[in-house]
Amino acid sequence: MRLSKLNIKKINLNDVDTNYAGQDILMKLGELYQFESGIYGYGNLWTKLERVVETIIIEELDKSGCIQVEFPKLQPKKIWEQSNRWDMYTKEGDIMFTLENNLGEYGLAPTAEECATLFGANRLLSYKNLPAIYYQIGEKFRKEMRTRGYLFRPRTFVMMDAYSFDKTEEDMKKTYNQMHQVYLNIFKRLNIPIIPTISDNGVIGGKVAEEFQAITDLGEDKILYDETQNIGINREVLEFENREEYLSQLNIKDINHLKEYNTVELGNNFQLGTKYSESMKLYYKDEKGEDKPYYMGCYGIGLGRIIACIIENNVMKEEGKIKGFALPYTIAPYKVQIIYNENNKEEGEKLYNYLTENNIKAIIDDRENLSIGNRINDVYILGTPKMIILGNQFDKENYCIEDTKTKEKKIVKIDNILEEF
RNA sequence: CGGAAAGUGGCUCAACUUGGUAGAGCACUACAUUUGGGAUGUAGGGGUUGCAGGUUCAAAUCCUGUCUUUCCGACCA
Repeated sequence: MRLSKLNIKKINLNDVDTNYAGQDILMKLGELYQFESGIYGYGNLWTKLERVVETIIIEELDKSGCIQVEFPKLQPKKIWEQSNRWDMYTKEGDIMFTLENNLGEYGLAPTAEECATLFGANRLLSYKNLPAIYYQIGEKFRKEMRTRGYLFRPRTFVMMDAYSFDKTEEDMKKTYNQMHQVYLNIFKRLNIPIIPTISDNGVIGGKVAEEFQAITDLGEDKILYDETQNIGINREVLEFENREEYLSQLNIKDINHLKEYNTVELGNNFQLGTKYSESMKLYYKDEKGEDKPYYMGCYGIGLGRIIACIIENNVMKEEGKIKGFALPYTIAPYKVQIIYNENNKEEGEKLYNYLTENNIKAIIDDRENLSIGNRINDVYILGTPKMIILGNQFDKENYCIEDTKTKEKKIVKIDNILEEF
């Protein structure tokens, strides 16, 4: 990518919002744009990062046998009436954006249980078709009463949502546990420290559900973490009357030695049981040819929150002042930024072409009339994990690759440069 | 939805208390010098102060209404 084409704005780091520095830098660059409270446009960096995150999620889901599909964002009122959720989402809860025209009434997808159940039941006619898991990645719309923290709680956001279909409650639990493991794999690859947290009602009857809480200073929740079992407890649970019962079922005896973390919820899984199958009257045929309801589960991951979390968790400061951020190498959409001075322009272009031809995603700073120092500092603004500077110290032979975060430098010859990426 | 704060060039803010033709830094444009960790000089462009109404000879400033944004809380598949 050519920096001359990106047209980022010059920014003053002293003006940056210290609470959400990473996202505010992107706002000031013009790489994030707020249309109104909770509604954003995404620039190249965010979009490319989203593709990276998406790819990791898709790979892990596909590996475990999930099937990628896509449901409409514009959902007819009648399917929400079929599950008796229209009033719940438009009146009692007021969660769904709705629109009405001469064709009828619609809701903008806040989630997709209705779509998934209809879609699944249309083809999962027999017990022989089960289990099955469908997932999609796309924009969701919710009338959040209060937006917060830029892309941490907006009104439109990108989410992965998966829906599983099983024959029995036992099978549903197996699928649920399988997805638990898939989620752990995903967050591991994303380099995000995650705490699986059983929801308050998860253990004591009711809906079984768990949250995947990422450790971050900006978190909305406070989680006590039991490392030996790898489970978390939401602080708010401790206020409840049945806390002892809850803790004993989680096999936690002493909460005093558990470490507390600020976290933000990135994923949320639920055992739905037969709720949607029954309410929408959609069934499969069992071995005896009788109608049986599907045991379903649903699983969500917020991509926007993941990206916000990655960016904010990697903000860099120097002497208390915000310097920018540096993305982890494995998830950075652009791996290296090439900087040159006038004398080395040709060498810079050659290097850029060489890396690009070998499928290494690079940024070349081909803007005019900027000092080397300016260009180096812009590496921090864009979060590129490595940089190669072709300045006065460049001898046309030894390329110095610098790690943006650690500032470690490594000298390599052009013949060996591909091995560094 | 309850509570609080803020709206003034692209950004961050000043002027408001005590009404008198809107100012700074950064950014932007041009030229020159600079070019290894956010340079310098000179010249220049850009705002009728969120919107509407009222008071007044005169409103960014006082009054009323309204819209928007942010923060705290409640809510949160």
